[in-house]
Amino acid sequence: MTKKPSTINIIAKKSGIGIETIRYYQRIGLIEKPEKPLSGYRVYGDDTVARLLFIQRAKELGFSLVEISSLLALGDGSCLETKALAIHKLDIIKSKLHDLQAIANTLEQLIQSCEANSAHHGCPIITAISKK
Amino acid sequence: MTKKPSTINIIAKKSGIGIETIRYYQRIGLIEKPEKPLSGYRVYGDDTVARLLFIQRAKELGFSLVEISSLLALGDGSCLETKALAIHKLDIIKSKLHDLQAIANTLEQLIQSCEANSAHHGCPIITAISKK
DNA sequence: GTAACCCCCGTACCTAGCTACAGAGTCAAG
DNA sequence: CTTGACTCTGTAGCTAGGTACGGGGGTTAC
Repeated sequence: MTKKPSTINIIAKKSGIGIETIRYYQRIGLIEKPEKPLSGYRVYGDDTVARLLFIQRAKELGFSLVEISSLLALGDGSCLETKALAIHKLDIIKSKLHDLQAIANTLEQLIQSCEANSAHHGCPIITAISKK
Repeated sequence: MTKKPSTINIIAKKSGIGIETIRYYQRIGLIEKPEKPLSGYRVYGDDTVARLLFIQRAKELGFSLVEISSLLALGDGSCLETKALAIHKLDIIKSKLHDLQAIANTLEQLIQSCEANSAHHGCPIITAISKK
C-alpha cells in the first residue's frame, strides 16, 4: 500500500493552496522543504497537507502567518500559551469590531442626512467630512 | 492682514500629518503642489490644510486614498454619486463586521473549550484547528 | 526520441500607505 | 558671514502576503 509520491503540484491541489504560495511558505519557514533527491523532485507527505490546511484555517480565524508559526511551534503541548494567543487575538478582533461599528453608524447617519437633503444645498456628506 | 507664508512644515503641524506623508500625497496626486518660486520654498494656503483634514477624516471613515481622491473630485456637486460611494463603503464595512463577528464567536468557543479542558489531553484549540 | 509537461531556484514585482535618507539648495538669526 | 534649521528632489525601503517569470533541467506519454 505504498502511495505514489506527492509532488508539490499534488499537495497544492489537495490543500487548495497555490504552488507559489507553498513555495513562499517554505521560504519564510512556515513549512519545511523535504530533502531533495539528488536529482529529481521533492516528495511531500500528508503531514504537509495537514499543515497547510491548519494554516488555512488559522488564517480564517484572523491569525497572521507569524502567529500561525507560533501556533505550530507550540503544537499540542502548551495549551496555556495557545489560549493566551487566542485571547490576545480575540481582544484585537473585538476592538476592530468596535471601531467598525462606530464607522458604520457614522456612515449610516451621513447617508440618511443625504436622503433628507431634498434642497440642493451641497452634499451633506461632503459638508460633514469637511467641517468639524 | 497678509499672513506669513506657510511652508510645508507649518501645514504639517496645522493638519497633524507628517511632512513625508504630505509629500507622498503630492506624489500620488491627492493634493496639489503649489508653484515653486524659481528659487525658494513652496507656499501653502489654508485650503491645503482643509484638504488634509478632509483626507484624515475620510480615512477614519474607512475610505482608501483612491476613494478619497474620488470624493474630492466629486466635491460638493454630485450628492448622488457621493452617496453611492458611501453606501458601497457601508456595505463592505457591514460585511467585514459580519465576518469578524463570526471569527470572534469561534475564538470565544475555542477559548472556553480550552478552559473546560481540565484533563491534559492536548490543547482543544490546536485540535480544533487541525481536524475538520 | 521528442513533445508536452512538470519541477527547482532565484529574483522581481504587486498592493497600500507610508517612512527614510542623501545631497543640494535656501533662509534667517546673530 | 557663518551656522543651523529648513526645503526640495529623487529614490529606496518597509510590512504582509503573496504572485509571476525566466532559465535550466527532469519526467512521462506516445
